[in-house]
Amino acid sequence: MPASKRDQLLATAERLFYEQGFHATGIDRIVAAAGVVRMTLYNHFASKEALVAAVLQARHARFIASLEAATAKAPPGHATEALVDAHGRWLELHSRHGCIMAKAMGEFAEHSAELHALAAAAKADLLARIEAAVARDGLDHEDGLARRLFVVLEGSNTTVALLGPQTALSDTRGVIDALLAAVRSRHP
Amino acid sequence: MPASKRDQLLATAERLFYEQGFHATGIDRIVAAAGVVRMTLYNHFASKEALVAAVLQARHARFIASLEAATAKAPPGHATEALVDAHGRWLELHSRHGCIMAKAMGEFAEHSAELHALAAAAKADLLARIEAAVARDGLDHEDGLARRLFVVLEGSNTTVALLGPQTALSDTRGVIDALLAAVRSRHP
DNA sequence: CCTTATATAGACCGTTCTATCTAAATATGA
DNA sequence: TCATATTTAGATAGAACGGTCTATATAAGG
Repeated sequence: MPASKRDQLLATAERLFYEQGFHATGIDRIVAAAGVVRMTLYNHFASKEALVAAVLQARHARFIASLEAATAKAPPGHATEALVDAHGRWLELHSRHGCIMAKAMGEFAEHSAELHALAAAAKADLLARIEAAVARDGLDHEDGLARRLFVVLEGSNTTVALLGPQTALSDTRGVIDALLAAVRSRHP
Repeated sequence: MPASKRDQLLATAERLFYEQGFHATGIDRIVAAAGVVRMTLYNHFASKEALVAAVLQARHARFIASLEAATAKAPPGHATEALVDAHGRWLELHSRHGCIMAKAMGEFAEHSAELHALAAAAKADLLARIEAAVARDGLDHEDGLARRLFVVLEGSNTTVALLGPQTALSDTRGVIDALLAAVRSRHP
């Protein structure tokens, strides 16, 4: 079956928002690219802001699902590495031009408290997943390790857009390895 | 002497662009906030795009100057650490809501090749300064160290906006220390 | 003093923006 | 078949957008 108009709109809006920015992408361009008329959009979403919120939520749900799938099947003691690898794969496949949540925070910080909070919550959720993986691996004796991993993954995200996935992910892996090696040498 | 109208415009535009985003900040709001009339802006800048370019260049020049000042007076072998510290001070003082260059890349990627290139060049310049500091400290035998430091500083930038400067800079320092310690243990 | 540059005030242009409305067409399902 | 949603087409609203124009005023420097 063909995708519903609503799904077409979500997918098209996500692509345009991500590539062109939120404020720079008008309703008319979205509906035209989705092959739909403007009233169809307003039939499914109350406003542009509601559409942005739906786009961010859908994308975050997919992102988290791909992380969870990877850590769930990781061998004991390797959840953290599995999460880092899954994060890298996501960047390579779906986030080669920077993080859509970071973009949303930048554009809506003083413009929509709801959207800014939504994007910030997505980032907080990622940090929570890192903390869970670290705890699963029994590494949570190391205070702040999850936050340090978070800093690196955030840097990885923006660096992919600058140096390409090959270089960025390899460098990211180098930093992560140094972090984990330091922890393991302190708690052998 | 009071700041020139041009400088008022640059400072006001930088603040508004940084806080509200580029596309979301209109010419009228800039001139109103700067206490100036619209034609004064167009007398000094050919277009909004030219104004954005001038803002980015001026900000980058200030950023680089503060890094250079710190590394120049660093004791031998400590240029890298001095650069990292100076970077952290910049974030704390002037970049608490994310990186303006990252925002510009996100908003202009498919909208202005010139502005996108300008912001990307600023990022490349930062990487070059890191490479220079690493070389000055005689650490450039470690392949990719500068790029790894770059990844961490990029992550630091976005994390400051999420967790606050105190936590973010402390975590950043933790990652940097692990990286440098690993290098020094391999080349004592 | 007089010239030249800079700034002001404000009208104006065409375009785009988000959002709403109505009326006709098209599916969908009972 | 008939009733109910959904989608389409297109007009319309009011505001904001970037940018230009003219005419007036205000400094600053020779």
